[in-house]
Amino acid sequence: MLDIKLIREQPEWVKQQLARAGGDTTSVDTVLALDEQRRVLLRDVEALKAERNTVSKEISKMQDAAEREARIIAMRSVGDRIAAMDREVADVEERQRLAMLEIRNLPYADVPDGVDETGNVVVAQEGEPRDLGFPARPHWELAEALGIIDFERGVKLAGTRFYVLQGLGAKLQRALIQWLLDLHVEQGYREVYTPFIVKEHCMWGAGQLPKFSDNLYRDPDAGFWLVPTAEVPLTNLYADEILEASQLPVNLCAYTPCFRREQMSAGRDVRGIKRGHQFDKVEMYKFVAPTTSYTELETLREHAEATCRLLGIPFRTKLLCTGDTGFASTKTYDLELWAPGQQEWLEVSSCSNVEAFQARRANVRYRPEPGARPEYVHTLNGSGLGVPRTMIAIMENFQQADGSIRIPDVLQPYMNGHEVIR
RNA sequence: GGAGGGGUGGCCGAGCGGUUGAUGGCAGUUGUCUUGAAAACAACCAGGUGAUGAGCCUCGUGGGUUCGAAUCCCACCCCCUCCGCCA
Repeated sequence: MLDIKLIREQPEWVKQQLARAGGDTTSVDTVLALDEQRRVLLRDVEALKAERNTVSKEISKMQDAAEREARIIAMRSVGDRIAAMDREVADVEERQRLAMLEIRNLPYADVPDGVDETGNVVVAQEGEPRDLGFPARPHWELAEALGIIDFERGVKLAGTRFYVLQGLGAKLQRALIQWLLDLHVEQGYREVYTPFIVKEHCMWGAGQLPKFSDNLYRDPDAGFWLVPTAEVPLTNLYADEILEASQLPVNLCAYTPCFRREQMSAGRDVRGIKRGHQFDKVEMYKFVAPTTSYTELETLREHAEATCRLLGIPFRTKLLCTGDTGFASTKTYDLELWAPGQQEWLEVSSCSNVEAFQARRANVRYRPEPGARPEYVHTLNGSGLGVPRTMIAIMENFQQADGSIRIPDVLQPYMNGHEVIR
């Protein structure tokens, strides 16, 4: 959610920034109109309430019964008018709130203009796609031949976009998760284990609702929602709390499964494990003081890049253009690992600064100085990393001519002595 | 699932229709005293809106009763205890 004061004071600039990101600007006018309406109503109803408060106090002190009775009768209609106007205010406020929730975040000044992913800019690359010396095979062929992924039985259990990992395939995934968490702890993050199911308000707080309802799994009877990313529980961890400045930055990392309906991507990426309804991810998350959030974004990006570097897989980093930057984000870097089997760069991490966009929704604040007014924190999130796609990159980059897969050095300590899957 | 108890400011905890947005304690900030610290004493110390003012709003949430609600009524949410069932 944007700052209503910013919209009030610089509506044209806000619209201009939204337009840069291809966002809808009509909501801004809706918000402004409702805001004006609300302020007029408030002025009137507050004057009435002030009168009621004053007179009520007078009544409590009156000795003369007749005079008192007369005053009470005179005040009767005031209460009704206040109640009616309060309902009107609540209605306007609710409509304003809903309009606010529809407005995406504004792109940061140095984000390049662009309409879609073709406008993204590669800002770093380490390693070159290498020649394996034999024709690279896609991971689904390798994994099936090695018996580490069972696609057919996954489909039998849960339908398309599900698979079963087994043997060293399952172990490799577990090793990867554990290594990622250990690495992030070393990088200064506190490991947390959260619920994978949350209440609806968490989805609003993290910005999944109202816009992305179609992509979420839920239990309507219980009011539960399955998390599409650890970002959701992590954002809400300090909801409605005021942190001390000395606590910041709060750096968290968490492993969670992620559940996504992928209705919008029907027919895309159906082969292999690139896009499932359930996938694992290790996420990094930061609560920081506003003035530091852009340097923290660079730190976050470095931490994510370190995972790729240590795995020994070629990767590149893209700065997303305005049109490809997500709804909640002001600035996003995507990290891509090279996958020789499919001859493509695979997005395995997205590192974003969302400034106060989520903090405002989830009401996460901090106190800049002892005794000072609380302010919203800035939050950042970055995958470190998405597990299945990293698995793809490992399988395809470390495949050998005989179809076996070498285990990356950093993961070997987590593989009980296994150096190769054959 | 059954029975009962409870949700008040950073924490604990009083108040149960009228100068109570809220007694008191702890924690915190500042000052006095002290070479310094501790102790003692004094002042300040919830959030939102708004201009760091006035006013208005907030005692789990939403309705209702009333001139007036933290206090009474209704619904919902959450927490705790005991019993049952289960990992």
